[in-house]
Amino acid sequence: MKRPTIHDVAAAAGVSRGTVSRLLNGDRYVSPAARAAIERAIAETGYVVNRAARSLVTQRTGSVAMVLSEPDQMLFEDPNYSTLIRVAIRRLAERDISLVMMLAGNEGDRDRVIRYLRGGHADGVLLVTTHAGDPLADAVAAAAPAVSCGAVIGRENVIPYAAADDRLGARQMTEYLVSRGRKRIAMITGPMDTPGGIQRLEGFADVLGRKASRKLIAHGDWTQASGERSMTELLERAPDLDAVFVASDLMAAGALTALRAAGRRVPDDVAVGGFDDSSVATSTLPPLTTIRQPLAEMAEATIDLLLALLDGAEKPAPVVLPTELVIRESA
Amino acid sequence: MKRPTIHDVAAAAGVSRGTVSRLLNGDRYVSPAARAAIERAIAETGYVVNRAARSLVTQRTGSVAMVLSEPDQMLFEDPNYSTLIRVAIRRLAERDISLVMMLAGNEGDRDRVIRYLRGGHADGVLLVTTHAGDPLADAVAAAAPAVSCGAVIGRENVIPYAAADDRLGARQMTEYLVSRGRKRIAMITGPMDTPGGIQRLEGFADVLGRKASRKLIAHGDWTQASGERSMTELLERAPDLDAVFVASDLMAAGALTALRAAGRRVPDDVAVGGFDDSSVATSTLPPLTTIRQPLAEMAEATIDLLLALLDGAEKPAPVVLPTELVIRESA
DNA sequence: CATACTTCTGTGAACGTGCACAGTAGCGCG
DNA sequence: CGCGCTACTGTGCACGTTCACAGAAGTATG
Repeated sequence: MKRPTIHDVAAAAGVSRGTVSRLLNGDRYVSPAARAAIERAIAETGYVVNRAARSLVTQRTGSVAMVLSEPDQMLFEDPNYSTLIRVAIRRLAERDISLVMMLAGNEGDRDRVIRYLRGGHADGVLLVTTHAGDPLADAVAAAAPAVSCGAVIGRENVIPYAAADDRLGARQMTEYLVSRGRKRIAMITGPMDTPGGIQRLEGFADVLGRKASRKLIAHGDWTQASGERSMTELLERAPDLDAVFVASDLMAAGALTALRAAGRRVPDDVAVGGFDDSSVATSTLPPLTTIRQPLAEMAEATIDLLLALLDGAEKPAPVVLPTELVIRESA
Repeated sequence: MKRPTIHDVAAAAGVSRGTVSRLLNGDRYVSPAARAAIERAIAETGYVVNRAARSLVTQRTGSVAMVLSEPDQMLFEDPNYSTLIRVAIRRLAERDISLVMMLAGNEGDRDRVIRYLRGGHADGVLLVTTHAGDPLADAVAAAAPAVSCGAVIGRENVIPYAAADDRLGARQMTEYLVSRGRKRIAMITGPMDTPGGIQRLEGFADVLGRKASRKLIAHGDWTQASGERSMTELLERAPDLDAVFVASDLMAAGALTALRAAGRRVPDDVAVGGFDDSSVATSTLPPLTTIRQPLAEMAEATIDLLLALLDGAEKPAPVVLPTELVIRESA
């Protein structure tokens, strides 16, 4: 009933441990005869390598930690993360690397994560954080090879990342609104300590220049409620606005509610542009014209960076991927 | 630069490995003096136990695998899973157990998972599957202690689970619709090979009895599109229906679209009841009256079951938790 | 034929723990 | 004083693997 070891396989195949080990690790120098015998023995015994024993000698664990540094709540709601998790599991599994999940929402969690990494329990880290000045970033980067999906503000040169071109996306949407003849275009941004918050506003300003007055800009926090609140605020400040670019679909859904409450028709009176092309974009009324982020490609690119790092790459360059305008009915 | 070992700590504290090991594992019989010296030595050296070495001798890994057995796509969309993942990480971390994620969508993945478990690489399994007759269930249960969040159809006695009382929830909603004076109540179910598909229909039939005719029942697949399609179909079959109970909020959102297209007002002409109380429930127009599942409690209960199993419990009893009616505007 | 080189194989030593066991010191008790 | 008991400590071994090394067998080269 005991689990078979490499000894058992060696015995069954009539060779020594060393030879079996060489086959397992893809070394050259295993004769065809030995190879066949070992493979049969493995199949017969149902042998599976003991990773603990292997780790002990190789000093590698064959696992990567995904560190989620966010206030618990809003995490995961974002389809962004779902895609990343899925892609990460799949791609890493191909290399026989397992993904272990860690939360780093509070002080205690952070310590645990750092200890875990310092203890060498993971070969690399997939950092998921959006907030600027996250105290975790430096500690993590010091403890293990780390990458991030989305830039870590202020640590762009420390932690390689793959991200969507937020600024480009914001320009695409703003240009589209302008091209549809809108004259008074407002914006609801994300939190200004996140890349999406900062860069989407930059793109907006790129296009509108002087016309992007303070009066036409409100700041949300990615939640639907904040979108509604910000929209109401904007309508008070600038009742004559005829379009609004909202930095996320979820906030845009909130904005739609506020516009409806104010009796404005969308898109007739006010055109609404979202961002993300998340699932809410199709369930709002009217469906949102928005900016699609290449989530899957971003996730793939992030994993590529991580694998490169594990293979010994020094400083892989960040990857920035283009966004795409998706036209529906809200603008 | 080498990572400190238990030897280094022992040397620094002036005791032997054994004593340090005892302290680490919470054994009795460590003198206060030794305890203090060791704790200081650990802090000074920054020692972290080597889990690989520990695993090798204890035959335990200190990790649990979350096995996701679903066609990739729809997975994670469900906030259900988000909550489960979050709770699992947090609760397991308290016991210093790490969560490793595995996908088992296709044949190859399944094999990998089974091999992984057979190899003893995880102490337990958190199985996430909804489809009846999942070939994975038995293999997993045979390879490691396993629990499931939501019943595994046909394996209720093999794999302990925690779930919401779907049947109760369906009764609550149906009774509510009846109490509001609705006479011709239709239903859009989930796939009939999932617990939610089966039991929510049962609850519906519990209340309506004979009135739950085949003509008033359509089957969806949890997607928004299927909700829309099913609603259109029902309107053709029974144009006089005045209420519809939809087995998930997402499908209900689709149903709303179909009703709008058909010119029916909600809730005036047709009352709509959803299920899940997911995030879409508040972003539809009108917001959905729905059934809240106690997601967090379900997740907690699932982890409790798993921990009990890890502690040697034989056959913990399934846990079924009550649902709650949430009244908004659609009914 | 000696030598060098290539291909392949077996062996001992380490990796860092936990655990069983043996052993020590102190103390109360008859 | 001898004995047993409690509280504590140190030591050798095993866990299953990889890796460096030594060496064997076969083949080409001088």
